[in-house]
Amino acid sequence: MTAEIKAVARRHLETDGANLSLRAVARDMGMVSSALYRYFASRDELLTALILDAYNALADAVEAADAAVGRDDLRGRWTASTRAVRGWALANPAEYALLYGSPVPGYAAPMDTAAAAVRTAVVLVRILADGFAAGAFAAPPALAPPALTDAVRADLARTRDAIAPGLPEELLLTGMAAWMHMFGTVSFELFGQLNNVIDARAEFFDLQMDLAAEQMGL
Amino acid sequence: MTAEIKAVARRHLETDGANLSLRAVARDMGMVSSALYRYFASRDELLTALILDAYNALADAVEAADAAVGRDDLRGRWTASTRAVRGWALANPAEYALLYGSPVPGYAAPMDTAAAAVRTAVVLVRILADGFAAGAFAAPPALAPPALTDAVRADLARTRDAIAPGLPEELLLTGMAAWMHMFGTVSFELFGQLNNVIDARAEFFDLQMDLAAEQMGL
DNA sequence: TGTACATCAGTGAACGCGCGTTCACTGATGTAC
DNA sequence: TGTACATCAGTGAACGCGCGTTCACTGATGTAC
Repeated sequence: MTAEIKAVARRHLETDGANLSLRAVARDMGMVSSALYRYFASRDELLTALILDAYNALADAVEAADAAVGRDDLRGRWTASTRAVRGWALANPAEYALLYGSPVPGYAAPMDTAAAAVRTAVVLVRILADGFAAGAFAAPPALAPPALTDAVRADLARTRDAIAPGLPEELLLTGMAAWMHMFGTVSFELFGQLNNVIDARAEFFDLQMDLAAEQMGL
Repeated sequence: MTAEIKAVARRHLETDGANLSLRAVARDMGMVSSALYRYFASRDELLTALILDAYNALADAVEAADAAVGRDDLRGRWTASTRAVRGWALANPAEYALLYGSPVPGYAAPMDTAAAAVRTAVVLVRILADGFAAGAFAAPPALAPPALTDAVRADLARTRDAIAPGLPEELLLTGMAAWMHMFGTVSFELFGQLNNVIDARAEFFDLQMDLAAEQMGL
């Protein structure tokens, strides 16, 4: 039942964006709006559930794409993972916007979404960690990473210790560069910044992700 | 008068995001809501004016930052320009979200915003073009750019011919990589993706932009 | 200098619609004896 | 097997609020003669 409500709500996200209306959802289900309160305590709680589901759906897609490639093929894993992110985003633009677009006014994301959000990032970090463990980065990377400041090093070390013990901070910095480059590219495409600029979207994305991979030394 | 309305509307954007309310704006101005129709034909028209202003304000900031650096100091110009983007975005988060965040549901951006949007991009392209004209990229760039497909090359050529005749498509591709890397980084910071991950935001941003500059060969 | 008129910024009421949330309730289903 | 009761999904009305837009209007200001 709650699953059906969420499914209908997801459809509404497509057209209404984050101004999701409980009454509209209830109407679509042939119910009276107050009936939804048996399943969700408030509109915000429904939104939170949708966000959590979306993070997990994205992570599922990315993990599956990564798992389908041989462990040693680091570049292949990166390509497959990033394509999975873009593919999921194109298939679920409203949910993508909910996760990576403008914050919803008046809505404060609860802490539990962070855990789901990190799953996707872990896929990339694991690629880097696997490569590092196998000595793939023994040769100096294509780009000399800039000198880290203490504060940034501390930030990165905190993340590193949580999800990829042993990984050098420099590698994490370039990993985040690739990461934000990717989300920047997907957001540009979805949010209309490539309109009238780039038409060959899929090929363009792949080229951008090749550049990102080079930069990481994958 | 329209300037005052827009100023009040901008304040409302901060709290309401894109669900800007004409009535609320009128209330804040001590007017009745219908009075606004003397100045704007509709809510959408007001939104469009705000978006146009925002694109131009951002472009003003970035152009000024770029102009304050010696023409030959390509890296310095890039650093200054990107810092200007981040600075403006932090100072005007709601307007930034309007431009580079999720599309406003039910609102279709008219064509005239594109011209204002391109001004900021031109600053970067000009840096690349100046460097290219001065032979700064005579040496092979740090990264070998991936082989372009015909479709992407055509897309890039179209843009190149419009704003930077003579620039090789490969350079434009890496330029766009840096561009999207930058907006990805700013959006991550503003939209909450760096919360509990990176605290040293300014330093982190500079490091990311250094990486982006390396990748372009600046 | 004084009157007649036009302009136009802003008013106030109304239309028709939306929303989230609460609350007492109906009525079917399942459980216990 | 049959009755009494509890559970609980869903109802319907209401509260109090919001919104964009239209329209006939008031009343001050400026202009022309």
